[in-house]
Amino acid sequence: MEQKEISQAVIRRMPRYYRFLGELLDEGVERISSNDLSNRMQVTASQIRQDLNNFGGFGQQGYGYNVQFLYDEIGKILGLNEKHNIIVIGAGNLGQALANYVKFEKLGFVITALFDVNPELKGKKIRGIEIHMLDELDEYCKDNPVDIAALTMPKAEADLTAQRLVGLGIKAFWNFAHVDLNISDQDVVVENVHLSESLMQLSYNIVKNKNS
Amino acid sequence: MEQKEISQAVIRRMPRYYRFLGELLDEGVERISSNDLSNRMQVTASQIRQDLNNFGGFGQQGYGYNVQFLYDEIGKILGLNEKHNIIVIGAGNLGQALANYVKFEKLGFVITALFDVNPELKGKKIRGIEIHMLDELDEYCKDNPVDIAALTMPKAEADLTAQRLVGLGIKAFWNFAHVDLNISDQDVVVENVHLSESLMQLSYNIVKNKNS
DNA sequence: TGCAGTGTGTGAAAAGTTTAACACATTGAC
DNA sequence: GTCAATGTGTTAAACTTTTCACACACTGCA
Repeated sequence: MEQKEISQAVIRRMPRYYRFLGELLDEGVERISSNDLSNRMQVTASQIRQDLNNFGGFGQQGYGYNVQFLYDEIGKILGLNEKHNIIVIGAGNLGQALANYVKFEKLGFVITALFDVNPELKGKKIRGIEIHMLDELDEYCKDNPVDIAALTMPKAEADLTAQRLVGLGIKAFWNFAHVDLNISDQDVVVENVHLSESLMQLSYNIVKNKNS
Repeated sequence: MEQKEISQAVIRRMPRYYRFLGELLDEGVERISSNDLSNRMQVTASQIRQDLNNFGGFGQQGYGYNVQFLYDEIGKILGLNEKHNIIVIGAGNLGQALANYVKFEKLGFVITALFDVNPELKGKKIRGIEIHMLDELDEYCKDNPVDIAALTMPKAEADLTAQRLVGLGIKAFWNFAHVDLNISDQDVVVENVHLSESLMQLSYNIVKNKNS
């Protein structure tokens, strides 16, 4: 089914193209050349053309790229034409913050339920999204479609819970816990958001910046 | 002052080494070879040795690496031997979630204040950390040391506020707003955490995984 | 319709990153 | 003290990613 493997380096840049094209649309810009876009985005025009060509020729010589068309195509590439149901495991501050973030819905990501072990949270609702107890997880997953599990619980439980979710048929994980999930051998995709690691990187660059 | 530029690819991996070495310490392991570590971390032993050698020879032939020593050295490299004061601009869900996250303090990152424009939040405290009004920002920065500003406000205001913070002498930004900050020309470091882009990457990999 | 100008797609060069290979310093068993 | 085993630091090769350069398709004005 797959043509040729596209590197994650390219994929990491696609959402940014999507964002800039969205802004261009808002500004009413109808067409743009790789060169003009490269000035806005502070990357080389060459890279833009090379990246886009991984997916096919979206532009036209002598014209450039049609903003709306390219925006839609990148949306499709990123799977934003489909709705994704997300459940959040761990209804602490971060979990609730994710549930409150309306922006995700515009991209097709809908948070449908939160889960926690804390009985005080039982039945509470965040922006209309109910917090369930963790022991209701199996039943919920059988009765409702779930595309992504966001893991915002303490790291001690993250790995075991992920195993359990794999057993329930969930194939995509958005992992905020500060551990590596040992499920990569399975037919599963994982995207890590490690905030402490991000902070440490910043910290390194602060020290470097000072000494240079 | 600087010896030779170390690539960000290497820096991105250092926090992960730090995490695994911390776990080894907890387990009471005193020494480890690049080979054993590579098995744990699922990277090549060669990469580990190459990465560490960017900063000097921390190991010993025939012995391996002393876990405590290496842990401390990487900590220093990442600047974790110094305390970093963080202010959070935007006391919404995400800002409050950051303020509640105790783990950062163990790494030397201390959130000292939150700022918002919403008058209802004025004077409220999160885990003892006060929420100030945004117009008190200038005064606060003059009276208190601030190393890092975390931007968790809506993207419309993020760029202007960042400019303002640069004017107040802040040189490091942890940016959660979904925009590029136009301050990179200045003597400033920025670390972006773009949650929607992370989700889109996951979404791409979901679609790819399905079709393969 | 013709023709200068624009700007993509692409093949090849340059730069950067990862993996392999190995000389030899150090360990630890006898 | 000797010597096989271990395992780093390092040089070189393989691979990946980015940038360059340009043929030529298409635009749009005259």
